[in-house]
Amino acid sequence: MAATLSTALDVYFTGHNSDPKRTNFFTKPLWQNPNRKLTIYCKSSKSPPKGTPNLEESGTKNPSLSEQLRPLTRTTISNTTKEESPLLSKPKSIWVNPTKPKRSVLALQRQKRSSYSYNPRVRDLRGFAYKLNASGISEGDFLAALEEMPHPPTGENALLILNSLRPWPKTQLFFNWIKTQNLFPMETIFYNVTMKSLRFGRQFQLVEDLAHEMMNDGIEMDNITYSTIITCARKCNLSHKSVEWFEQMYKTGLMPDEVTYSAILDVYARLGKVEEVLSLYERGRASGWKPDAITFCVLGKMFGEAGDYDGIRYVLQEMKSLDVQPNLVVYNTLLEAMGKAGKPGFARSLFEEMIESGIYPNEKTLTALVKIYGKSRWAQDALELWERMRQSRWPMDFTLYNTLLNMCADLGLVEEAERLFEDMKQSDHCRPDSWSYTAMLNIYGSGGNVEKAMALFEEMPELGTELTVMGCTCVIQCLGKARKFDDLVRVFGISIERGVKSDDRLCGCLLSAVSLCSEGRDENKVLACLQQANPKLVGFVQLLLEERTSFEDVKEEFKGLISNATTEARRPFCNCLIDICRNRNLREKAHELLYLGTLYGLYPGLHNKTGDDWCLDVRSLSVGAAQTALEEWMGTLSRIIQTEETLPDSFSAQTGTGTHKFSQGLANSFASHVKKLAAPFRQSAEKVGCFVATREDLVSWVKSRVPSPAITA
DNA sequence: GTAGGGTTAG
Repeated sequence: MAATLSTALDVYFTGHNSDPKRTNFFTKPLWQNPNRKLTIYCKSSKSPPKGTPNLEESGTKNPSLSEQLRPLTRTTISNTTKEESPLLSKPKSIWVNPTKPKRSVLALQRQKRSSYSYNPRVRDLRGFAYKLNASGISEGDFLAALEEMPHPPTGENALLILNSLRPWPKTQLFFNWIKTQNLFPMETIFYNVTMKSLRFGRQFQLVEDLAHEMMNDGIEMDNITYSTIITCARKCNLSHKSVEWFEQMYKTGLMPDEVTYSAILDVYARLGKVEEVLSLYERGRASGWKPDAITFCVLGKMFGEAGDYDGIRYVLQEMKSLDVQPNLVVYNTLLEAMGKAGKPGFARSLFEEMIESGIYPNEKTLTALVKIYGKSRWAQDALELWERMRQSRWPMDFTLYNTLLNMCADLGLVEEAERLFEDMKQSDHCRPDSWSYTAMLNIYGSGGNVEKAMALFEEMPELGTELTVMGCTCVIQCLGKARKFDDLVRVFGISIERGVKSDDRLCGCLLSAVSLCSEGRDENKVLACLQQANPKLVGFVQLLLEERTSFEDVKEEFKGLISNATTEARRPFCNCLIDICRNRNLREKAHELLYLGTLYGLYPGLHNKTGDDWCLDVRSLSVGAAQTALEEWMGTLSRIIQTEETLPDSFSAQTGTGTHKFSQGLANSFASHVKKLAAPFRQSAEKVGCFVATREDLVSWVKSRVPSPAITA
């Protein structure tokens, strides 16, 4: 197969420029580009059925879309940055050169389904299919039962049965049986129905086998066939296959209709290929296509995943200008997207707009909104919404209940969560499940309520609720902070017995517990747990604690350790390791680790310099790491002061405000460390969570204490 | 699940 659409577009959009930023085809639509030369798209004059690939000719007479677009790869398009919002400055999509009509990329008429007259045998046949669906029936019994079909297996009757069979192995058996009976020609619809059933079972290989069979037997593949293949591949995480078959369709001379087209847009959207999606979208629009709500869902979801607020606004604007009314699914998708783009206020207005337009929210709508308010710490809005949900008797399901519990965890609403959890226990349909227990363990764990967390931990197996690794992590963290190391070891052992597979986050919590242990028995017990979960991490701790370990050894091992850890776990690992060193008075090693962490990008934005202010931002650091960073900073500053380089007017250190109810209070420990060093930082009156010092105070402090081992470390 | 496309939980 020729270059795929994605490779062609990759070249096109990146061109000679390696900058992957968004190109500005919105400000200058492709079809207004004078350099544009699209290969004339031509249908094969010969007559294999439309849609059936002719393997010898494919790629020559009917160019794929990527081949049509290939000349564009030579076009230079300037880049714009995201901040310029090219989406919003997009002019109307008007074809300006009528002498060279633009080649269409999709058929404007949706494929018509064949209409069938009412089959009076429908009840009998369905009933027969349901019997075949009964579980436990063997292949032999199944085939034997087919002899007792209540009506003769005409095409119409067979189709009705085929449509009612599930799961896929039965559909497949029946499909193969009708083929061997040879009673009527196998039309496209039989393949389409069978493929759909296979798709439910995520059997892409079987779907593809059927597609090849159609090609070999000269059976027409239509838009329904292709869209089923494309979505099946996508659902099986085989997006390259989706793209291949989409390309294949163009080569056979079959134009995608809007369903197939939006299916492929979804494939690209899920691959995060925003530029390709927008190019296809614009090409479709230029062909006279009026996208429907489903297409806008695809676009909205894509922009949400990218956290692209401008993109979401673009979708809303396009719907408005095309007079497409958003439906419930569109609203749900856009709400979710607004959350991902970090726009709780816009999500709130969109929700109100939806209600005003007369659309009732469903569970998914409310789940999206509750999640947004929780994550944004919008307690008042969250509680008001919750009250409104109760009063309006809006629908609830498991996900919504559990999202409400997670919202309570985010906002520190312990009593509300307990009430809700009790409601769930009393309910008929939404008894607390593994997610609910995990949420409650999170609430008790992060709130330091050891007794209640342990009670739930004990209760779970009695009710047959599965313990998740996250639930286990919450309990371990809670016990570590409470310094109940014997219980911690017991909980770890039980969790592993209960089938919890430890991950990097759990290891991070164990490592954090190690940092809280005093040297000796407790430490050894916790390290023994960690040894089971991640022996390399234990090896590294031991290396650190050995006196004679050189910086080079630490550096080498640290690199291996960090590159094996998941991205989210890397900084916590480094923070805990620094804490462990500081607790053992291995201050130099703590500084080495902070240096290495910075070197490997674990602390981006730690230092921020503007002309009149130098700022140390320790908000993502542990207590020990923050102290180390402060010392390091003071050391650097004293060297700068001694060499009499230019300094700003003020210095500041950000510890954060600790808005979260359960946060550790980094500010307090930072304040006491500043005091210990007698450094001239004061809590800022205007900015909470910010410590400030003037240049004069800092310079005189540095001069008064030089030389000091602490600041030259 | 009515031959094909879109939305909820660390």
